[in-house]
Amino acid sequence: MSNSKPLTVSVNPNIEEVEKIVKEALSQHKMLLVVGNCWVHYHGRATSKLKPGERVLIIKEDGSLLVHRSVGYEPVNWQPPGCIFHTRTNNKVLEIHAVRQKPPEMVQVFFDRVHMVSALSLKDEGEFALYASEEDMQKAILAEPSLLEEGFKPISFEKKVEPGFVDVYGVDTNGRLVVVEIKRKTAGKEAVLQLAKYIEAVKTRTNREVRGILAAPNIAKDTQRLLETLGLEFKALNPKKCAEILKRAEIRGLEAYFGEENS
Amino acid sequence: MSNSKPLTVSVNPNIEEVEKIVKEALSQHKMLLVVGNCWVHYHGRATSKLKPGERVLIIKEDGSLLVHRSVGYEPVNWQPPGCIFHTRTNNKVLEIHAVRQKPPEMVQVFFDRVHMVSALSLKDEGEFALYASEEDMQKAILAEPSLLEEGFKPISFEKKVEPGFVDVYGVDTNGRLVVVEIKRKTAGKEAVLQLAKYIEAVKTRTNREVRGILAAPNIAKDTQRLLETLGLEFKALNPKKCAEILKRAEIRGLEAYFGEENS
DNA sequence: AATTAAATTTCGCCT
DNA sequence: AGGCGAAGTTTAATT
Repeated sequence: MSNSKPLTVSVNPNIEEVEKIVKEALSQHKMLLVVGNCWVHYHGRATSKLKPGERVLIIKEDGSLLVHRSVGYEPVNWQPPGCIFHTRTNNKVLEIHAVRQKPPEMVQVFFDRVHMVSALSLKDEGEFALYASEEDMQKAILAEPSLLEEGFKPISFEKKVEPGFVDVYGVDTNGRLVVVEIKRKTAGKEAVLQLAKYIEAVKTRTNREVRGILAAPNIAKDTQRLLETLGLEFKALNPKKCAEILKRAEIRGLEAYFGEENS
Repeated sequence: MSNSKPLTVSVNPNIEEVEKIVKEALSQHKMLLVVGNCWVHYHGRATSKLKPGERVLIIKEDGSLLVHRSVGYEPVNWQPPGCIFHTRTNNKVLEIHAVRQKPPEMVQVFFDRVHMVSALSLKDEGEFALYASEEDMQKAILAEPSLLEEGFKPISFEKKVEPGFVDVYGVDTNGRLVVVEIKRKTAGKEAVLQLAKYIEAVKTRTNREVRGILAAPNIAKDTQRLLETLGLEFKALNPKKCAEILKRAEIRGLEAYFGEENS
């Protein structure tokens, strides 16, 4: 469905106009910005009162609410996603109530003067990637194999093995084959099973002993058990450290060996 | 100091216009709202990339920066207060760089389309108070009597005494009767006089020595003198700490003792 | 300035 | 759904 205008703005509206825009935005789950003079009450896990002043109110499509002052990283008052909203005008004061069930808590915002109100339909499918990507972690190991373990020598990466591609493939200090599976986040059992699958494939293919190492920032407790049961190993690999290594490596001209990076 | 317009708004501005407004707002340390299509890079304690999409950028007077998506309590990218900003337009793309020194980190926001930009001068002196209610403070003392003093044993609360109700009533480590008056905010002389009134009532009723303790976050200087003159005592009691105590106590099932019926 | 502890923490993942 | 641990945590208090 095609959204209407991506943005409506009203400057110095009267309270009735604000109420209309707010109600419409909430009913359509649009994002909402309100700038004006307000006071705020909160009751729930704690209790707070914020006396009148000019702030920015943000209500998001997922039912979260933020009241931001002119300073500070954190909102002075807020409500996490999943709120139910009620609005009404009482004695020329616009009240916006945001109620959450679990835990039971409520934020009440009162506006007696609004400088600007805006309803937004933001199109945002852009991916957010934190730290280094999995690809970057792979590159980091190739650039600095000791990240995995002392004496490790990578042979290839993204090597095709029957069911798919092995992240990194190499030999350890004793000459044994090593298959490495990399995860950017906490490794779950699917990562372990994937690694085991590759191990089996390489074993049957080479008829040699093969070590399997799961490299990730951390691993779940029960996943750890599964890993040990299958005779595999875990190596903690900090994506942040990988990013640093990679940056240094790039400076030293690693690009010449492993190709360009898109920007 | 310039107390110019509290708010300037431009809808669907071209990039040059945005750059002008942004630069002026930053130089005057005004708050800034930018709604538009952007992508974001972060380098510092970690590294991140946010691919293009429509978001809300907020830059505050203290040099903090927030990039908010249409969902989620937390900003997808941010920079804490104290940043230094640089802006420029490059190939029809507006770049806003926010740099912090300790720790060294940088956020780069790139806009290729802006729906709305607004510079704000928010007047906000309103006090923010986070606290427990007087009733909660009372419950906290009952749950954790050592909050008042070591060895204190509460006997009852909201006990009816001639002129009204005593907040908390108990005995100290020496077996002396103690009457407690609780105030949520700075105690004034009316609190002291109220306490003295109850003390007299209990004294005449029991014909015993009675201590009076005024529990509040703090007490005014001259009220302190009055208190001492009347032979009463003051105990600093932080409402926030009470709220914490109470929350822990509730978790441990205190409600079974004090929640429904009196004991 | 550095360290510690709290937060209406939020958020994600696992049981 | 509840519990545990991490976070680019931030923020306030303390040494």
